[in-house]
Amino acid sequence: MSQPDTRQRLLDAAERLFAAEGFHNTSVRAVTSEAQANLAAVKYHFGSKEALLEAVFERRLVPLNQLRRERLEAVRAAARQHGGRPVTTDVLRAFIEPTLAFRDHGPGAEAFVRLVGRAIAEPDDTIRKIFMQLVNPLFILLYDTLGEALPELSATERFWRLHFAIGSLSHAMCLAGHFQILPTGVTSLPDATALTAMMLNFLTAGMEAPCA
Amino acid sequence: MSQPDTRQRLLDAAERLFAAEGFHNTSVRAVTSEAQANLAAVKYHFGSKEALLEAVFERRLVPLNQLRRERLEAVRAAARQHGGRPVTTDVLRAFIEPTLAFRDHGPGAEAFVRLVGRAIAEPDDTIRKIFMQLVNPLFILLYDTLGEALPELSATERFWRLHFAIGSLSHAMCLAGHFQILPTGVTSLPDATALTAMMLNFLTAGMEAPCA
DNA sequence: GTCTATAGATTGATAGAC
DNA sequence: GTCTATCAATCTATAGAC
Repeated sequence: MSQPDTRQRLLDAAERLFAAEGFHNTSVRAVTSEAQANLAAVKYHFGSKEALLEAVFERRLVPLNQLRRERLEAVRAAARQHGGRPVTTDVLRAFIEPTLAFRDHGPGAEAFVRLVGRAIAEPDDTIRKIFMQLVNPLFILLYDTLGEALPELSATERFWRLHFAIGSLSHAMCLAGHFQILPTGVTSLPDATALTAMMLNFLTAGMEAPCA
Repeated sequence: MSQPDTRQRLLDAAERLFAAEGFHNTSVRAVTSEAQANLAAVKYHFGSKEALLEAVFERRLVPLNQLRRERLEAVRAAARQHGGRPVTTDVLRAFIEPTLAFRDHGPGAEAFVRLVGRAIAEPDDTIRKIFMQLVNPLFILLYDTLGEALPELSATERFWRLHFAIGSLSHAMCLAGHFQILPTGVTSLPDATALTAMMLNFLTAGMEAPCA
């Protein structure tokens, strides 16, 4: 029974399990078992458990990063064309909207969003390097574009405000659809559009706050 | 050589290693080795590896939580006394200032701050339960107090804005003194006071932003 | 309280048949 | 490409001497 796409099934299973249980807490056996593949399949298709993680990140992060890059560049280009600065909220939206909307890209994408949210806080250096190498260029582009939108902000302020924003985003990504208790009055979980709107509202005000 | 405080040394070593490498990526052997204690010491003093983690959290979180609770209650009491509402930035400061200042409470405290920042994004349910059970009551108090400061905010908005703020805080806690590259112009890492000021500035503006 | 020794299970990796 | 079988290392937990 030559399965057409063992590789895909391994990626799907790894994505789900790494997000739900953590990388070090997930065994290769658990992944191959969930993927209904043989234990040796990970070695054959990827080479090692770490290389599997890298492939999990790459599969979704490469297209997502390209989209975010295009949108950031579009905001820059539009600003240059009318001879002004980019608007802060447009810069943030260019980055955040595709990120949060990503969980609607198929069933595994939601797990991936959570996986990424957690990778940012990952203690293990090896794992964080695999991840950071994929997202760092985009963070730098975002940092630079924010500098064009907010030139009066010092580099230090801009740097930390960007990290505050990344923290909010990654925390929301971890939480997505993953709640234990909601306080009374909080009726339902917002969809990606509503969450994006709330977040942009919040972060734009923080970014544009006057310095102390 | 009857060491006076093997228990303390185990807590210190575990705190450092769990923060630096992650819980599942740290073996009991690594902890006892760093603490210069015997492998069986963890079993004797704590019972299990998980119970050790719980003790690591408790040792610092119980006094820190008491401090944060007192400060939040003081802000509430002061507002009631002059018959007005609490001021948003005071509420946030009551929670954030002791949290960020905590890394100056001795040498291991910095590792602990990072450990807590990461526990919030922890995938493993068992670990997160150990942690959440210690901090959830405080989150609820913060949520309620923010409601007194910002009564015009819907429960849903307040809930998510609080999570945005917690995300910023936990991300900054992970990063504390832990940087790979700084962009040009960002000269030095801020101390706890300066970081607190920047964060309060950012989060207060976000919290008080008008709704869309 | 500290130690040695080890049980008992699980891990990632891989050789080699098919 | 898929499978079985297994290696070598590691893990947590624990019994029992001192």
